[in-house]
Amino acid sequence: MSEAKQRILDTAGQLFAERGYELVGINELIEKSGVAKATFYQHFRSKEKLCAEWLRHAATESEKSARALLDSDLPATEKVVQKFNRVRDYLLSSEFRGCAFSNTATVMTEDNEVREVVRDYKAGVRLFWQALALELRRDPSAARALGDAFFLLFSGAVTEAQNAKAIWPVESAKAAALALCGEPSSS
Amino acid sequence: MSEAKQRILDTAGQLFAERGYELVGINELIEKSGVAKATFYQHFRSKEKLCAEWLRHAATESEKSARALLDSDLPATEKVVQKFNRVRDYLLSSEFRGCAFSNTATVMTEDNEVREVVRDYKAGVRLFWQALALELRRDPSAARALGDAFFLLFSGAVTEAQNAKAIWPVESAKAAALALCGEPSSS
Amino acid sequence: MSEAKQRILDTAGQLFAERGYELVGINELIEKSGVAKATFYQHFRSKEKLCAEWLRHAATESEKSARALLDSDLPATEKVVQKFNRVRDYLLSSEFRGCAFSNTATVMTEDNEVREVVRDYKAGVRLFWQALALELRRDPSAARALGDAFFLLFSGAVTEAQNAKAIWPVESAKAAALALCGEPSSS
Amino acid sequence: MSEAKQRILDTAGQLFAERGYELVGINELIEKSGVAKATFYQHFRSKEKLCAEWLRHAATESEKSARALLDSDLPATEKVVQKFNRVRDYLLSSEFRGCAFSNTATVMTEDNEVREVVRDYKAGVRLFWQALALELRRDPSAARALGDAFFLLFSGAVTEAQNAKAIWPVESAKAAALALCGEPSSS
DNA sequence: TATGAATGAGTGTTCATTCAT
DNA sequence: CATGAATGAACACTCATTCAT
Repeated sequence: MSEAKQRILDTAGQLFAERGYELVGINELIEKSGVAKATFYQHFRSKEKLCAEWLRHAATESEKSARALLDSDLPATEKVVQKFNRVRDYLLSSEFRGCAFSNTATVMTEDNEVREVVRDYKAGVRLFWQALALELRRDPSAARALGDAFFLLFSGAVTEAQNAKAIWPVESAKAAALALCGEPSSS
Repeated sequence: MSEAKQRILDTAGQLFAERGYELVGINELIEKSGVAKATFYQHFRSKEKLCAEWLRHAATESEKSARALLDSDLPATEKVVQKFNRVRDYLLSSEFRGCAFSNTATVMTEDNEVREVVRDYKAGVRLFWQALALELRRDPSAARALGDAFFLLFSGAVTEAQNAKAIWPVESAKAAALALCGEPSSS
Repeated sequence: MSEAKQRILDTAGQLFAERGYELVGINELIEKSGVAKATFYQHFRSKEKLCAEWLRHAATESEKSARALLDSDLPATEKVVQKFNRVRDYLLSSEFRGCAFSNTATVMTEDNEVREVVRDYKAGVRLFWQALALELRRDPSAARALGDAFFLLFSGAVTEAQNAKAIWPVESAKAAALALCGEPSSS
Repeated sequence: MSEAKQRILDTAGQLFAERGYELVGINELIEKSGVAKATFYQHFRSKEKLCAEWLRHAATESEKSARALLDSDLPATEKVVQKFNRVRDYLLSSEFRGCAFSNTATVMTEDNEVREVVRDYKAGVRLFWQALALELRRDPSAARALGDAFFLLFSGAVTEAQNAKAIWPVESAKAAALALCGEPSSS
């Protein structure tokens, strides 16, 4: 990868994450990257393709981190706690920008490459939570249900922390998730 | 309210809901409303103000509906079910467009009027769920926790239904919420 | 028609005629017209539509002039002479820019509005020559053939005067056309 | 000539003929030729030079074919017929793309190399028709006039077939040319 | 109250060409 | 002889907003 392309990707990652796909123009992007417009288009066929590439990279990083957490020998409930703590730290350090994947998908018309990336990423996150739930429930069906509850609490926490510009949704979701952990036979 | 202004608000509501704030231009808006450009700006000082007014109106409607559900004499768990069923029907009939409030806030820069409207709306929704939870838990603290769990499951369900273009998140969230209903003494 | 629109049309007519559709950009057009870019697009939905409008106007003018010549009480051969003389004068005064209709159609991809305008215009010119030929031949079939010969000599003259940047093709075509006039019974 | 250069010339010939000089970009050209951009500019100093070279080659080929027809021992009128039939076949098989030389000259600014090539080519075509006319007229002056009539009918036929996307202009021109063949004493 | 005309600043994208290797 | 990376200038077009009437 050429140095210019890397610079573009880095700048795009930062700007898209900060302000969202629509509010970042190509002009600002190339200026902050220090490249000419034509150079940009040599490396990315369109703004949308750049966005897809950025999200694919972010998804890969996120999945690596999730896998590492899953593979660690912490107790399952501790893994739950850590996952929520991580997103709490991210939100606090990013001014509650929310989920880059959901935010980006929202402004995409129709089914395009970006939406596909987002769908795949979200499917991966769901699988993470279900795998984690399997450490807490013997019954596969119960595990799936618990995993989805984790997943949706987590997603809701990020969305509402973004809306409220406050961290309480993450703490509430964590508490709810932990409450669910300890009740294997109640349903 | 003048007839023209009402027509603009109606059109805006429909278009914003369908495609999002950013993807709807003033030109299309006034053309579909059948008013002149200057007429539009006589009634709304900016596109953003129009958007805020639209969301304020939608929030009022939504709160009325929520209050009616709350005031009904259905059992609390049935109210939970109905709330989820309603959002399911909405998502199915809107091609999973998601939450208009969250979606709109996402594309707004900094703290502006629209974000404020969204925050207020979301605070109202949170209160709805907490009021509902109070019907299920004596302890105010437990009720708050349960209400937040409902709220975040609900929010996550809408977000992920939008991302997945599928209804399963709503059904999973409903199931999780119902499971939480029946465990008053577990925490 | 607003003054700005008229100015745009005038400028476009001049520039398109001088250098051709492709070699005239919107930026130059609006600058020379003294209007803002958005003003241009308020009046014309696209560069192509502007071009079509220009050609439609030019076609109307041309047809008026042709009809006047046809309706005059000159002898038919004199009408032929005049038609060729007119195009000679046009070519001499326009640096042999050639036929605006043919030139424009050449750079249009696919079937679009402009091509349609050109086709209609050319059909009108053909009809002019056939009507003129009817004054020289009793037999309708012979008149049609003679009219087409006039039409094609005329078209070829304009094309090759443009290529050669010289007037001889018009004179040669005129001579050939006149030769054809005087031989009603030879075929 | 290097293999790369030949490939570029071949591709350019095809693309320029199909869509015209302006609508073919260097990027597409080098991609379809399978060469790098810099390689292209090693062989051709500019897009315009490439175009000139292409047309020079095409002119040579065309002149060879014309000479062969002229040198054949067919009767002169038959040569006329064949020339028109050939252009008819070309137009039918090329979707009435018209005369590559005229078309290209039209989109060239000022007097440049390409226009010169086109002028030379057209002069050659004129000479062909005049040579052919000499087989039909003893008087050199009458032969020149007849040759020009052929030339202009031919040119007009190609232009108007392109405009009309129909073959009738060629057939009409052929008929007119044949009519002229048989009238040696009329002028 | 209502309007049609006009605007400056911006959008994303493509052009033919050059340079360092 | 060949290349991938880089470029400045231009492309057609759209944005939300304002003004004179």
